[in-house]
Amino acid sequence: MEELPKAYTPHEVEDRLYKDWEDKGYFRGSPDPSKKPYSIVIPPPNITGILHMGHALNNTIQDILIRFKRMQGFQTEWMPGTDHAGIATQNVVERKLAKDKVKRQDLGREKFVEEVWKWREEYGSTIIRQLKKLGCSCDWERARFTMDEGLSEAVLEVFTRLYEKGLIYRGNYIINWCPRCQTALSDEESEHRDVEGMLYHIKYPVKGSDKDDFVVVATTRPETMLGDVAIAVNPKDERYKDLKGKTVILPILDRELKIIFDSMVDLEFGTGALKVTPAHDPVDFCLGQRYGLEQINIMNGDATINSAGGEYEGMDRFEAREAILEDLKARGLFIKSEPHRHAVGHCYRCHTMVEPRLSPQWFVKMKPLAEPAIAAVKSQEIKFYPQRWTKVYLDWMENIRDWCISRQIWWGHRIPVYYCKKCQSNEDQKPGVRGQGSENGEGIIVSKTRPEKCPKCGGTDIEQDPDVLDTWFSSWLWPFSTFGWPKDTPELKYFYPTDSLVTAQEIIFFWVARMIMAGLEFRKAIPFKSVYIHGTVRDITGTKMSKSLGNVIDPLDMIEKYGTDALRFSIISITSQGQDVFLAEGKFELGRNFANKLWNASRFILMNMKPEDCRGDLCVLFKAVNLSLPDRWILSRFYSTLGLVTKCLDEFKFNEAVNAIYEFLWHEFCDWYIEISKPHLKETTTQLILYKVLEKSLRMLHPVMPFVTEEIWQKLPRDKDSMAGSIMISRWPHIQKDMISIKVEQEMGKVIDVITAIRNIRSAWDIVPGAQINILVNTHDISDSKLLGDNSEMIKRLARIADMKVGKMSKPKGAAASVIGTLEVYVPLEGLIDLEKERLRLKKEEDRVSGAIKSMEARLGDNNFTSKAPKDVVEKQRVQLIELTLQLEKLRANLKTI
RNA sequence: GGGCAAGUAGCUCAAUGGCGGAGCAAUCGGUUUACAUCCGAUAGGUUACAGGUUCGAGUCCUGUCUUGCCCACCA
Repeated sequence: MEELPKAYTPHEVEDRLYKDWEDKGYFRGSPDPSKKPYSIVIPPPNITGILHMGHALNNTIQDILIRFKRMQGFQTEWMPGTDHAGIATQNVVERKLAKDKVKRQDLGREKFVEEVWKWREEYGSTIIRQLKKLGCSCDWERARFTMDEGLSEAVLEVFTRLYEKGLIYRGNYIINWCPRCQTALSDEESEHRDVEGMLYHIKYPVKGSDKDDFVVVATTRPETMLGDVAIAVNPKDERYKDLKGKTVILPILDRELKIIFDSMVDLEFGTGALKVTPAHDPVDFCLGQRYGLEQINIMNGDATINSAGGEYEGMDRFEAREAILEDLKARGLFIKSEPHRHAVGHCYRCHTMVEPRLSPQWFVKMKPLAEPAIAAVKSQEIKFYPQRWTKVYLDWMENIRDWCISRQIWWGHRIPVYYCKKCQSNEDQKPGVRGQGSENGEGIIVSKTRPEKCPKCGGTDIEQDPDVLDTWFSSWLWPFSTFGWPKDTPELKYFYPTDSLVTAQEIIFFWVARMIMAGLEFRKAIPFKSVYIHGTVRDITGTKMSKSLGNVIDPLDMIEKYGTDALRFSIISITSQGQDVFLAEGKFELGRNFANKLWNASRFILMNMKPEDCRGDLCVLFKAVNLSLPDRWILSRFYSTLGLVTKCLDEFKFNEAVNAIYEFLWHEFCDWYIEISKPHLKETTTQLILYKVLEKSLRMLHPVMPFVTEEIWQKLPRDKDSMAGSIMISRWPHIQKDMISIKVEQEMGKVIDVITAIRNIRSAWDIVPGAQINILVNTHDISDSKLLGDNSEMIKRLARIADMKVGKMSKPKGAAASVIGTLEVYVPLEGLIDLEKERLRLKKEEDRVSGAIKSMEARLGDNNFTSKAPKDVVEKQRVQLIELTLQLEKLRANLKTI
């Protein structure tokens, strides 16, 4: 047989095998009515993305599922693609232009968008190449991009349908505004972070009273007082009873402010008096609506003060805050400031503090969409794994708020809304700028294509809304838009609904929830059946990995250093279901060592086999030949493991699956079976079993470690024509239940215990592993005699035995002893052992056993236990007690004869 | 303020309510027919704390403490 190199070298094989798989079209999924479909859509990475550990974990899991299902005979489709990532990408390109001192405004919209496309051509597929390095078996020929033609068509279709249904509206509300990106954000895009702020107490003089009569308001954002139109107090508040019918004077601007009495005001907080700024705070906005107050917007898009701010015009919001505080102090209207910790929204893209700001935007009415999406999860039509995310999802869905979908940037799907200027002539209109239009749809034309003229007045002075849609407005359609919707394609029919969605908790609201709503609204069917939420990858101290903290472990570095399979194996192995992953570089050694172990075991088997030895049939062999205990044992262990692994993969318990394979291959197959087989290597039976178990194990491991398994598998002698051209399209091994035997596993367990006991004695008495010793085994029943007699050869080998006697016998003088259940192992070592030490060794064991007996006797003596515990538990205890008592007797006898 | 998760060996994590295990690190000993990316052995524990349920609790319940995360209009 061909000899393998001494160590597995991933780099030589990975790119070669990947290219081969791709060239042969193994990743391709096409509708095939003769097979059941299994599909996954990738969470599309941003085109600005570079592969990080989160991606590595996320995509490894998906690849495991897809490869597993492909081998199980499903027609699989893993739909890949990328997201245009509106704000993120625009920021990247703007930063690039800034290096040449160019602003996007200098280029103009059209040129700038061209620049972004160019950038995308050049860098947008970096992450795709990296996913290939990770071994992902995506159907790359179908790869989609959220801005490509088909998906853009889907966006237009959805926008117009929702508008016609009355679920999209334009409105002037308080939204989260990022002054750096200069765009509106959705509530989800504004991340709350605790900030050490200040609460400032400011006097607002009461009109017409003497100087000492004033109301003290408390605020964290004093600069917004420029937009104050009222102050509000709770009607129950005794402190402010006298204010009825009065007004106060806004300091500095000297505007007269109403006093509102509303129960919305918290008596406990601050001074109990609230300044009302309807254009810059959601609560104030609400009050403003309720009492018909004026809305004064005091800021420009970049958070500088506008003309409404009088002398502060042009100052940045924080500059203005300081200036206003100074002026208040000068006028004696400032009382105090106190530290105040509170949560403040930050832009999820650039982390700038968000400014709540009144602004006309487009919204999606979410309640009607949420209802069926809630029902689908409540009815378990869609299941979350781990289950606890169900509650998180439902809580959010049941309190859902309307979705602000317009963004004041250039990169994205332009909103398919046109304004007829003539129809809008009565409105506040500034061409091309926010502010025109109205909620009742006056002058608004929603159309997939640019209308020639206004359908209402025939006017041709028509302008498209300058805004683009939120990035997630295209990604929420991903599970069906990628398959060709709105066209009714065969792929859509066959692969939709998809099966599993694998993602991180961060995007449950952004993406998962919205996909469910979109799927039900536009396809009248759920987008996927299972949602598997995996943990976040953190560093070893538990902090989230991020570039700015410098604690990232780059998956590509790890691939370079340890190999792709090692990366995949290790990260899966240490990720228990849905829990966060704590990563340190050393963890990848686990996978690398395992790949190497497998490689060497294969190398050993191939070195020792003849090609014709692989031709037999395992089932025939199993029935026809009286196999030895280790043979029957390894087959039983293999099929038990296969059963467990299959079950775990179906239940998204990836680490359990992976650890079961590891345990089996390394500690059972290599450490015991191969070692035991070494004297029998020339025998056909042994060779066939070694070969078959290896070959099937490779298939069982392939979804997790695709490269090393393929590389070895390719080097195996072909046993039948049925062995496909690649392990990745071979069949998942069939579970032979009749080969699983608990009795066999127990018997072998006893043999292993005997060998371990002998090793233990050798180690305790410093007998060098090479030196051979004599062993006497005192057995009391025939089955034990048979068990050890038949297999003495393997014990001989593994325990370095010169001579072994089994039967009824007594202990020779000066022997070390060990008691395993009912049998005793003696190692005659007269003169070599320290008798006092041996006594201590046995005494320790005696203490352990007698302790166990005591507690067991106590339990069995307790009427409560024997009457209330299940019968089988009690019976088990009784049997154990008898065994332990026998063992104790023997231990004591041995102690006496030292 | 509400919710979720976690707290077990030095570290990272396992353990259908039935004698608390593994990997790494440590200690000792090896190189046998693949593998030093190896093999064998050893040691290491008041399961965060306090109660409760139960014949029996790391596991279930209540409370406390610590940590992490998510959500939230106390300005």
